[in-house]
Amino acid sequence: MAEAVERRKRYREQVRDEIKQVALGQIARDGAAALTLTGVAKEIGVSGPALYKYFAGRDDLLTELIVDSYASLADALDAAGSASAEAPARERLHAVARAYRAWAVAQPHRYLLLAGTPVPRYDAPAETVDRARAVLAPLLEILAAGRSWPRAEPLRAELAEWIAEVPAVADWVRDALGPAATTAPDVALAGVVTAWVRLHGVVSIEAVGLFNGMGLRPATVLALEMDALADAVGLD
Amino acid sequence: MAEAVERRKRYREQVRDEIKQVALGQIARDGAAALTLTGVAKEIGVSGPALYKYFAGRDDLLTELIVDSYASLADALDAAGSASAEAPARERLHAVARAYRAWAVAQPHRYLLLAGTPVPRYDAPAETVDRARAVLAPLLEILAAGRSWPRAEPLRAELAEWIAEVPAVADWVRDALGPAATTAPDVALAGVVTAWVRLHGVVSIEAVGLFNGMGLRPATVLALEMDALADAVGLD
DNA sequence: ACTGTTAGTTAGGGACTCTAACTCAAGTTA
DNA sequence: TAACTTGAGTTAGAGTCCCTAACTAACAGT
Repeated sequence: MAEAVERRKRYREQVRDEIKQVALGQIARDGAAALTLTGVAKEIGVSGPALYKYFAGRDDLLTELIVDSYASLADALDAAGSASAEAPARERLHAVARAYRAWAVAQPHRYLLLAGTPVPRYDAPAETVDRARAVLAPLLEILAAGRSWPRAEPLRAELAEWIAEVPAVADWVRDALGPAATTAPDVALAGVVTAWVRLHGVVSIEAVGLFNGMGLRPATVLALEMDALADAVGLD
Repeated sequence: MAEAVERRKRYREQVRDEIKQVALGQIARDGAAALTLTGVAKEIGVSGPALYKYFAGRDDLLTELIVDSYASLADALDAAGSASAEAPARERLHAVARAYRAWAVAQPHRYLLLAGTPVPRYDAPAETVDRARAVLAPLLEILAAGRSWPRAEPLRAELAEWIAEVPAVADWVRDALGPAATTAPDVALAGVVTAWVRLHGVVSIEAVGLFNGMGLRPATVLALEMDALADAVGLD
């Protein structure tokens, strides 16, 4: 009785996973814009309309792929942050940066799904914004060990205002920093924004292949960028 | 005789321009992956196959759009560099950075055509690599006024090797720096790479819309990043 | 045996892209 | 003036593709 229903559910989940996996493969080959349920069905070896029992449509599938990817990236950074919990802040920053890059380089199309050219005719649901924010939480904790520096003053001021005006952000920062916050939220946030911009700068260039044929290792550039940031905010 | 041929040539060029303009509009709406000659023809109000007299195919059109865009961006940066030729190096760096961002923000789809997710099933011809390099020439001249700094040492070393191994790069650097080169090419190049990575970091995030809903002005972040770089390399 | 649910199929409408072959106008040359 | 050439543009057609609608098969439970 209930066992049969359970088995069905399991099978359903299994098929959904297969669909998502094949879809990712197609995205890697043909780009996210070309994703269609029928196309996935053909590759799976089943007739087109069958998949509409599993996903309402292309947008539905795409949304789930994006949400999954955010979760996966967040996990990777979280793991790096936790594993280095006892290390000096500078080393932790490097660890998280390496994890960010490693995740992106291992599956560039997935990274570009999150941070690349937006898919035309597709409106990401609002929940993805929160997911994106959650990814950066480990950085927030690490950069809370830093201080502000003169050049960052304008950015810090803007972020202070943002925190003051948007309660959701204030909550998020407070949670991520923990109760015994030694650094002001706006200062930590300024560091996070800078780190994120630099991470994305290096990683996205590598992901789209623009470093190809330039005699440099992206990891070198990334390490340099993170060290420069650590110097600026005074991480040990 | 020759006049008629001239008139035809002019008309042809005019039509090609119209095609390119409409194509850019479609790219902005539907993404580069969805670009087709037939689609452009429909919008122009002419029957599909007509356009095949002007472009061999979609890839041909796309290549020309990309080459044009590189040239346009290069012009913009060049102009900013020239206009500030007498200013201190730090101010020149800011000027070029502002020009870079302004160009990209005014037409994000065009920026993403150059530096966004690559178009699937499209192989950019080799010449685009040189075009891309040319864009950064103004930065090279400006950052030649800087020195190396300890954190950049690994990157500098890698670039020195690259310069030594690839004559084309060496030539390019020498040309851009001018004959009276006070700074070593590898040092200047390390600064350029860093500047480029940061420029792209800020600008691409803005172009894909990831800054939306974050209480900060991209220009503030960009200025901070450039100032931090100027500090590191010791620009006045 | 009967009912309800779920997975899957076939059929069909609608749209699109590009190749091939043809028309038409204009200019050139004999 | 008549024939030839060149280039722009059109229509016709083959090949794809996606998704909706309606139907069939299998299965579990009453």
